[in-house]
Amino acid sequence: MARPTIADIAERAGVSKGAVSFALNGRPGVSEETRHRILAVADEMNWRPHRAARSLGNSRAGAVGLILSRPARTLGLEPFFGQIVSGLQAGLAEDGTALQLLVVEDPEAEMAAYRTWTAEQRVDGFVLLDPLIDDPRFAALEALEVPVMVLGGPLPDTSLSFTWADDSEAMHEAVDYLAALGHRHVVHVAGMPQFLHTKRRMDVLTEAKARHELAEVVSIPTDYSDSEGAVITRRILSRRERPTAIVYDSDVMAVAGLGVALEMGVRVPQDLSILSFDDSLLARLTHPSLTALTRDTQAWATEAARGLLRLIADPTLTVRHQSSTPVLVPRESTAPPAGH
Amino acid sequence: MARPTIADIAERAGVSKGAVSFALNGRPGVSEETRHRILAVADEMNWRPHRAARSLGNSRAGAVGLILSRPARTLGLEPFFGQIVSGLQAGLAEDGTALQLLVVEDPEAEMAAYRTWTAEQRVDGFVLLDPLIDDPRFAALEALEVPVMVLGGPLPDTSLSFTWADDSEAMHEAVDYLAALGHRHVVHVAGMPQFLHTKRRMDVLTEAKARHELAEVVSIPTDYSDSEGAVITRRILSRRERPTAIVYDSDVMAVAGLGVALEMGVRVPQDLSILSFDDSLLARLTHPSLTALTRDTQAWATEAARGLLRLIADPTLTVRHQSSTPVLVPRESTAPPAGH
DNA sequence: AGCTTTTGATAAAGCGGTTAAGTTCGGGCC
DNA sequence: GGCCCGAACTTAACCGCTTTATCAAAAGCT
Repeated sequence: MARPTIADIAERAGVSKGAVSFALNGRPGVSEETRHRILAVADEMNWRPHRAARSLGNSRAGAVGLILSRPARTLGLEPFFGQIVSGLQAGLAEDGTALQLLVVEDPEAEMAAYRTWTAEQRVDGFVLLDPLIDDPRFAALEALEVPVMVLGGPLPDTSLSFTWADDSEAMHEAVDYLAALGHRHVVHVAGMPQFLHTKRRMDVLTEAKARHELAEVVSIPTDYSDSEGAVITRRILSRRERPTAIVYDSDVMAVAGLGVALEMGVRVPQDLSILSFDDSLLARLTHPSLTALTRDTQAWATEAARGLLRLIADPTLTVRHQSSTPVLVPRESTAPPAGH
Repeated sequence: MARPTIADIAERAGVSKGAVSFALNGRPGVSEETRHRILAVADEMNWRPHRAARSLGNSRAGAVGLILSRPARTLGLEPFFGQIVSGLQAGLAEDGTALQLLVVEDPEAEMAAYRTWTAEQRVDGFVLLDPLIDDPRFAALEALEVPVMVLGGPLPDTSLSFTWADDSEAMHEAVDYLAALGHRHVVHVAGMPQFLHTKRRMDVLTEAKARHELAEVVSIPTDYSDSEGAVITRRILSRRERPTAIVYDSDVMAVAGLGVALEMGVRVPQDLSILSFDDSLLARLTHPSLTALTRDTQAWATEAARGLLRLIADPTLTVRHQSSTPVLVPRESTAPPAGH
């Protein structure tokens, strides 16, 4: 037989479709005995619910969407995405919910996709990455009245749910560490300034300057690419007054920066300390290996996925979850500055 | 109004539901004039088809599945996955088809997922990665009679479709290049031996030995991890007779190997040439940068996605597509051996 | 004019489930 | 014994869209 349906089961078990549905979904309305009989028949016929049919009935798509507007190429470059995706996936799988992925070229297409997927009931909710300052997506998604979980935050001015890690705290940790080593000239090669977490990190740095009586503290925004990381590093190291430490907002940039330092004969960590705000295999494979702020990105995403599922089950909820703060892992790329 | 349905449109346009369906799907049965009127109304009401309802009717899920059985962590490590995913996604998007992703822990779970998703009509087809020698998945998927596109091949003993790149040819290119530089002792740090492409590469090496009168040629299988790459490299470089060149099956291993070489004071490329069979940002960021066999993984995946869509449209088809052969990109990690 | 086609549209039957609204029936209670 | 109630099922409507069968009217043909 081609796919058995509940009608087939009903016939074989000598009951009605309704009874079968009750039995299969574990709801009252059938005796334990009948339930067992039905389940046995269903199992024997190797029955599986038809997703579309089920969705039509209870208006649950059984999937959530992740829409990224980044040049597609960067997906392969940033280890971050892979971890997020597999983490989300792990959380959703607990519920049998699927993850639908879409990569688009620009923010307009991203917004359009939110609208389309919602209208088509293709997904039950969305995961949002990289919240921006005054993010236009928030209002749009609130208007769509669809469950959304933002990875990042905290987001004071929105009703959307989010799970966040304390970037400020992590940045403090990084700066405190460098200051304790004796560094007074620190440059921060930041990410894109419109990102909420970038801004947060930059703010901490400014504040830290006063606190630690640092001589120099600059944040330089970039597009996160390895090439900009390299260019900026070259520029920084070409100045008369070199900083003694550089903090990079991503490990890709940190590795690129390390390359530039080597190329220019700047010894790491003797002449220059390098600290990456992102940890991944990359940071461990280089020589010297990179001191980094590490966190369990995957677990974070899994937590977010669970939150989203709760949200879908009860849309009146607002989930605000703080995950663990990134932790500094000292490796070979940091040391006291020369002459300290 | 909540979601408009075709019934709403029908009412507003003063026609029947059937007419609306015909008009919206561009099929005969309505006059051009009525069609336009209906389309205008649909547009005005901002109508979108309900995916589940449509799927129920025509039994198309509008999604394809990608199921990976790898420890979830590696997803974040291997740039390969990100590129595959975004490439597939790009190809599928042309058709409005979604990509559903599942990461499972073991091959059994993978097989189970194929069965479940097929039974649930959750997807219209699958993309398969990393074909194995005597891959048990092939028979299972053939039995399920579901469209499948394998990324890799060629696969002589199956009716499944595939798109492949000529790994043998690429390996030839690599070995020829090293031989031309004067290398006679070459070690191949391979991937998992059960992978079809690993075997193919190993075979080429054996054959090349005779052709180029190489003194030594060994393939050492690994699990693709950076740690095994490092361990194996350390072992190789500790031997009395060191090879003058190592070919790594992945850039992650190559970078790890490079690290070991540096740590042991083996200069690259003066004392040791390193060649990676995989190219990515990683290979370019290291110092020295890695000579690698490069290919457009993303385009490959996009091509595969298109093939799968054709296959779904016409299941009698078998698509066998060869994509471009990886090309050798010389960088800083290869040179003639010392004393040549 | 009388007949067959073609065209443009409708009504209704699914697709495979869920679920609100009955229907039976056995048992407890007065 | 009559009445009421809850448990166990059944019926049938419904979710939103597709598709087939049907039909009336217009068009084409001899």
